[in-house]
This record gives sequence, structure tokens and C-alpha cells, in this order.
Amino acid sequence: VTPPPPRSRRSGYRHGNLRAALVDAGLELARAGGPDAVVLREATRRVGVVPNAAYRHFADRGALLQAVCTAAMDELAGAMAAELDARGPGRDPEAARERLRAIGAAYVRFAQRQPGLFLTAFSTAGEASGNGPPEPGTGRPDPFGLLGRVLDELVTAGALPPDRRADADFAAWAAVHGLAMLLVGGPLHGLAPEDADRVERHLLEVVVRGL
Amino acid sequence: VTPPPPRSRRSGYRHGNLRAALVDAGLELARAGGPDAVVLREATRRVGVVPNAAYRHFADRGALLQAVCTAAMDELAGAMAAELDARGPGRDPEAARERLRAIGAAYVRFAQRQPGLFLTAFSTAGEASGNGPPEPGTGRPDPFGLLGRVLDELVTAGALPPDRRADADFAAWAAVHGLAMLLVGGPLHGLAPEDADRVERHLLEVVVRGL
DNA sequence: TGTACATCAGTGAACGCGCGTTCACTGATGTAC
DNA sequence: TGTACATCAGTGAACGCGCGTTCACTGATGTAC
Repeated sequence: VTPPPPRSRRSGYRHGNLRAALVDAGLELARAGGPDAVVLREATRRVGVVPNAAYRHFADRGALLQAVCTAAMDELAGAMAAELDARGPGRDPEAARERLRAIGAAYVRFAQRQPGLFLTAFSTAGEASGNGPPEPGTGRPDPFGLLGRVLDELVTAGALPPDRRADADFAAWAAVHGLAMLLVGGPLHGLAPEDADRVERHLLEVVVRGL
Repeated sequence: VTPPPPRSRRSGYRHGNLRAALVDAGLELARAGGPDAVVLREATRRVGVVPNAAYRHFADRGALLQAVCTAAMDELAGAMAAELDARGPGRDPEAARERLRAIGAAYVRFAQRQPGLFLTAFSTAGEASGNGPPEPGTGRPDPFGLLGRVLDELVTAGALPPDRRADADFAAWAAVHGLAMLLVGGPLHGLAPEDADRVERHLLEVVVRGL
């Protein structure tokens, strides 16, 4: 179906950076079809390379998928960070609340626009990946960390009592994550956009009010 | 791996009710491995029947999976209904709120104890299934309907202003669903049980307070 | 009550498919002398 | 600057696998006479 890629053949033999190219191809597959669509053979096909070439860079299919998941998560974090950067700091209570709404809206919007990537980002399938929030260590922004920062601002701005800060991360995250999941391939899939918007605003109000 | 079942061979030739048996087998597969584990050949193997026999009762693998998904959803609804039935009616505000907490807790507990079934119940993969809440028509209880009933009680008991009733379903559902998804195979997979409990209580408080 | 027959649930054998993965290889690249 | 060589990224061919699905069949069951 996919026309065999032009096979640019770069410098005749060696590929520039096959690893990155495979992750990119996997990302496109995930974008179109979610984690199950990240098929090793198809990724190599798209890059214009023989299937087993992938084994120079990944131990097995799972390692490729893992890299794609991480990349998808980075895209989500990037979308959230961009939304925050486009806004002024949240010094006063209402501005801080607005930032919380904005970050939540960005999360849901990403899920709606990139359902495949969204599902892939959260599809580590309960591997050894984590027993807690997203693994620390990477320097880049992660969705959970961004949320935590916004909640800290909320406390600083006096819009959230410090004693309620503790589990606020998880509560807010769960609420927004759940809406995203219901809208993406879940029972609320196909909800009219304006209805989805209304539900989203309502949910964010419940969270802001409840915190 | 699975020892070939004793092949009870019922009345020598015909199977009692192969359709139901296949759904049961599929349910066990889903319980152990989620929707992807619902493999037609394996289901027939477990029932002790030749693979193509399934085609007398299901158009294809998708139809079998669909039946299994519905059965999984019914189990979830059953767990929630049982939790409600074990409680008195919610006439006064606090009792009504308590019922809301109970139904939410049942939802999350089901996800934790039966992750495979939970994921399967919500894995219709955005098929023609629905553009809105779970399909009406079936007489049995469904999770969304049960939640709606509890919210109605909340209004009757005076614990929820009627003008906020409208989108309360989705907001409450999303919050609880999100927690379940984060805990099951998501980033919060492996959270210590006591932490998960605390997070759950906190989330339910945010919802109750926010509504 | 007994016999002929239509139905149709399950059998047996086979198919093509795409997948992940392994093997021995080749030849361009970059380094050591 | 030129030549010999080690490295190792990508090749070519092949494997075994389990899957969903199709085909023509068989024989127990239940009905009509």
C-alpha cells in the first residue's frame, strides 16, 4: 500500500541515523494506529531498510516501542509546555487558576487531536516502567512535572491551601486523564465537539472548585 | 501450555451452548491479558472445540470480542450495583454523598482487581459503538446509568444544586475513570496500595466538593 | 410406534499472511602505521 | 600522503509461529408422515 520510499540511499550505503529514523517512523505508525500499530517490519519498510537492520539499534520490538512511547510522551509534554509558555505567569489567584485550566485543556486537546500518540504515550502496559509518577531522570519536561509546577504556583498565589497541595497532583491528573480517555476511543468517542467542550469546561471547574 | 481440556464431549456430539461457552472462555482470556488476549483460536481450544466451530455463532473474531467486552462491562456494572445494594438509600445529604463515594470506590476497586476485564470493557476501539454514553437498549444496569441514579439521589437529598446536575455525570465519571486508568497499567501502576487508597479518597473528596 | 428425511452444529484439513527474529554475509568508513 | 586493516551498519535469505478464515464434510437431533 505504502509506495516503496524513494530510498534516498544517503551516502550510498550507511544510513544517517537509523535509530532516530526508526523512532520517527514508529511515531508516525503510533499516530495513525496507536501502540499496536508500531510494527517493527513496517517501521524499517518506511525508512527503506531491511527488517533486521533494526536490531543494530534496538534489542527487540519492545525496545523500539518503548522509545516511541517516550517520544510520544515528550510530544504531549511539549504541547502542554507550549500552552503554558503562551501565557503570563500566574501571580494572582485567578491567573494561577487560569493556568491550571489551560494546562488541562492542552492535555485533553492533545488527546483529541493525536489519539494514537496519546494512547501510545500511556501504553507501557505495566512493564517495569514505573511504580509512581513518570520516571525521573530525563531532563525534559514531563506532563506530571508541569502539572506539579502549576499547582505550586496556585499555592504561591494563595489559590490553594498548602495542606491540600499534597495529593492535588494525582486528583487533578486523574480527572483530566479520565476525560481524555473517555473521549478517545472510549464510550464518549464521537461526542459532538461542542458537547465535549462543555463537558471539559465543567470538569475543569469541578477540579478547580474541588481542590 | 494449557493442558488439552478433558473434552467432556457432553452428549457425545453437540455442545450444550457453544456461544455462551466461548464468551466465558473469552472472558477468562480477557481477565488474564486484556482485550488483545481474546484470541478466537485459544477460546475454542479452551472449550474443546475446533477453531472454525466459532463461526457458527460469531461472524468473526470482532464479534466474539464485542460479546466479551459487553460481558466485561456487565461485570463492572454488577460490582457497582452490588456495592450500592449493600448500602441504605441516600435520603439525607451525607448518606447520598456516601453512596457517590461508594460507587466510585467500587469502580476503582474493580479496575484494580480485574485490570484485564476493566481494560476490555472499555476497549471498543472507537468502533461504531457509540456517540454518547453507553448504548441504551439493554435492560441490565450499566455503570453510567448507575452513576446517574446516584447523582439524582444527590439532588433529591439536597446535596447537589439541580442546575449543576447536568454535566455532573461526565465530570464524576471522568475523574474516577481517570484514576482507574492511571492505576491500571498506567503511570501509577505499582503505586503502593495504601498510597492508592489515599489518592482515591482524596480524588473522591475533590469530586464531591467540586460538584 | 416406527421410519425417512431435512437441518445445522461441529469436524478435518488447509490456506495465506505478516509478524519477530536469527544467521552468515558484505562492503563503506575511519584509524594505525 | 598512501596503504592495510579492523569495525560494524546494513544486506539477503530464511525460519517457525500462531493467527483468522474458508471449504467441503459428517452425523446426531428433531420433525413429518
